[in-house]
Order: sequence, then structure tokens, then C-alpha cells
Amino acid sequence: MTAIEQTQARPRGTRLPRRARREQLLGAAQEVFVAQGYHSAAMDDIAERAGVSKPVLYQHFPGKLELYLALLDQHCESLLQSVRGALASTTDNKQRVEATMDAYFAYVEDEGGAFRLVFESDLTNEPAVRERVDKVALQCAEAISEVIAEDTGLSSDQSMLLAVGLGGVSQVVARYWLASRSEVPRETAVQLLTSLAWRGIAGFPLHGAEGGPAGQHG
Amino acid sequence: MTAIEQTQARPRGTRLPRRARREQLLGAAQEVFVAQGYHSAAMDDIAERAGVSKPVLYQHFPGKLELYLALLDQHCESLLQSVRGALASTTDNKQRVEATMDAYFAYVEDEGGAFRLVFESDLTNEPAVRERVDKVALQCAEAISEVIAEDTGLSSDQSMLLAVGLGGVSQVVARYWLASRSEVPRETAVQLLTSLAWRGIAGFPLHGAEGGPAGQHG
DNA sequence: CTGCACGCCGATCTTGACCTCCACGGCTTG
DNA sequence: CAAGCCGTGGAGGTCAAGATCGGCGTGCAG
Repeated sequence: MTAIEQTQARPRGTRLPRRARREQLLGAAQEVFVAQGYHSAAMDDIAERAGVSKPVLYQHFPGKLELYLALLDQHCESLLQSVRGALASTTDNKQRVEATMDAYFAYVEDEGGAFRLVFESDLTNEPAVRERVDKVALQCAEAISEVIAEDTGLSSDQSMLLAVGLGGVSQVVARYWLASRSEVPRETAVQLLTSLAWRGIAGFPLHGAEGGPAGQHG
Repeated sequence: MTAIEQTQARPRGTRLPRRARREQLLGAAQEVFVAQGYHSAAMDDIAERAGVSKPVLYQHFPGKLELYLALLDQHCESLLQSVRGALASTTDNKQRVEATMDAYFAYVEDEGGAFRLVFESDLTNEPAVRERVDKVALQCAEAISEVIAEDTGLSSDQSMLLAVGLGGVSQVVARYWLASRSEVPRETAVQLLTSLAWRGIAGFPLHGAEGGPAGQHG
């Protein structure tokens, strides 16, 4: 109840430049969508939260869906950038794993809980939403998969499976960690998961058939 | 359009015993909820799919939410049984991993795609739904966590993190595998993931688990 | 054969949420 | 100083979907 007022501070009479108003509306919409989900969120709520009336909302966005999509696109892009940045931050593969894990944790911990729009959307039946959510997951997995394929020589199908798995672990555990308010600090959790994932992924030898003794390289 | 008629075969004039009618309604509701999600699914659709009129639906269930919850409970229980069964099916930990992975794959491959109700519900804002979904994930993770804690001696917090991770991998990859219609057969995918997970998890041995080469204490 | 009970159907009501129309006030120009 | 303009605000229309009431047909007891 304290951080909200940054988007509500104005006493409902202020005139704002168009760009700023739009940003403020996006902020208000994000708060409401995150707190209530798409369906329970009413345009009235968003307008009220922003301290404006409904018509101004419709002067900036054609409808509820487009407003939601604008936010979704924004945070999908953000996640993708984080993951790609983490993968590019080093050439050491173990550090890559750690950086990527940490990117997910940071993303989930990010202000406003916007990750819920991407990971816990309640509008996945809408094709436009489904497409974006699937696409960002796929793109993240592809980015990870490239590294895996390059390093292990697995087929693209197989390395994609592993990449989806690594992305999935990060996402699921980061959410669990956030929700459970676990005693274990973020860095420890990341380290733990990195150990798990790195030992797992480093176990795949360069040329293919699983089951062989661990031939790991760095 | 072919497998549907099993619940729609009757030409909308048949009288059914109460119990059978209820089961049939549950089947129809599952099909519609899976195909369209909770919000897009209309009671009209469910009634039509079942070949009855809306009032009979309300004679069997108090409302849309309760109907949904009945299905959700059913499939949550099913998942939990599968996972527990997999963990209890052997005492060899690697086979446990494999059996658990396979349980998730079998679950998502199950008829009717009912896993979507548990893993992709669009009603998580409803507390009753959220509670059930969270609870089943937690119970699965706890079941896995017990084995991990017993075998590695990690703290319960930490083994829970790993257990959530393993459950998360299984769930996410199984869904991806199903959605992507990957060329790689189910058994291969399970093997691949099992390798990943087992190498990862076997890297945490405290009590000299079988096959664990490096035993580090700390 | 006939009256009764029971479960099912068509048609309807209401609620709630998305999306626009009439009055008001501050800024600009002559 | 005055008049107009443009954006803001409250009140309302529409529609979809959840939830419900008067007929109907069937099977049984007497």
C-alpha cells in the first residue's frame, strides 16, 4: 500500500504530456493486472488507480486486450534481453548457467511482480497472448539450446529439450523461491541450482550417446 | 471431431441414472474446459456438448466454479498418485528419477489433455483454484524432497528447492515435448532428462549414493 | 385405461464489464 | 480582459454469460 502511490499521487486533476500519461497508465495497468489477473481486472479499476477517467484510457489504448498486450510485450522483451545478456556475459559455460539462473531470479524478483504476466497469465486462451508467451519461452530456449548444441554436439531436437528443461527449472524454482519466502538467500539458491544444472548438463559428452562415463570439459 | 462423440452420442433425449449423468457431465465439462479454458468456456457449451440443457447441469453442480473444482481435484489427485507411485516403484534412485519423469510424461499425454487444468489453469486468481494447484505442486515436491533429503543430507529448504526444480523440469519439458510434437520419442526424451537430472542430483552425495563418484562433504 | 410423479427442456432475468455521449474548466489569442 | 478550444469527468448503452421458472413426455400403480 505504500509503493502504489507513485502512480496515484496526482490528485486527479493534473494534465500530463501524452507520453508521460501513457507511461503512467501502463504502470497503473500493470499493478492491477498483476494483482488481480486479466479477467478480474476492470478497466474502471485501472482508470481509478491511475487517477483518470475511463475515456482517457481509451484514448491511449484501443481496448483492454491491447493494453494487456503492450505490457506483455514489454516484459517478454525484458526477459529475453536478460537471458541473452546472461548467456553473452561470459564464455565460461558454468558461469553462463549461473548467470542465466540468476537472470530468472532477478526477473522474478523484479519490481511489481510483472513476471506474472509472462509466467502466470490467465489469458493464454487468447491466441495473441499464447503466441507471445510461447514465443518468448521458445526464444529463450533457443538461445540456451545454441550453447548446448555447440558444446555437446547433441541434435537440435535433443538440445532443445534440455534447454527447455533448464529454462523451466529456472522459472519454476525462481517462482517457488519467491513465493515460499524461503530462508535460503537468493545467491545460495542460484548456486544450488547452478550446481544441479551444471553437473547435469556437463555430463553430456561431446559426441552423442548418453550413458558413457562423464567426459566433461569446460 | 471423432473422439468427441463418446460423450455426445446420445441424441439429447435419453434419461440417465443420476450417477451416470454426473460422470457424463464431468466428461463433457473436461473437454470444454481443456479446449477453451475456464473463462472462454460457457455453461451453454458444456451443456450442449453433453447433449443436455443447462438446468440439468445446475441440478448436478451448484455452479461453474464447483464443476471446475471437481475436475481439478480429480486430476490433482491423479497426478499425486502417479508421482508417489513412481517414487515407490523402486529403491534405486536413478530408476526413481526415470520413473518420476515418465510419470509426468504419461500424465501430460493422458487422454483429454486434462493436465492443462492443473498446469495451465486460467483461474489461478480464484483462491480455491490457486490453493489446489499450489498444494499438489507442493505435495509432489515434498515427496521428491524426502528422497533427496534422505539421500543427500541437504537441509529441507535446500532439498525442497531441488525437488521443486526436478518437478518443474519434468512438467515443463513434458508439456513442451507434447506441444512441439518433437521427433524424439517419449522414451528417448525421458532418458535424456533422466540423464540430466540424475547426473545433476547425484552430484550432491553425502551418504555415498550408488554410482556417485565424487563425495564431497560440506 | 388413467392419474401421478419425476426429470428434462425452451425461454427468460439479471448482473457485470467493456465501451461511448453531454457538461465543465484551464490555456491561448486578439 | 474576453472568447473559444480541447481534454477531462460522470452517467449510460449494449451484450454476453451465469443462473433460473412454466410445460412435456415417460413410466408405474391401481
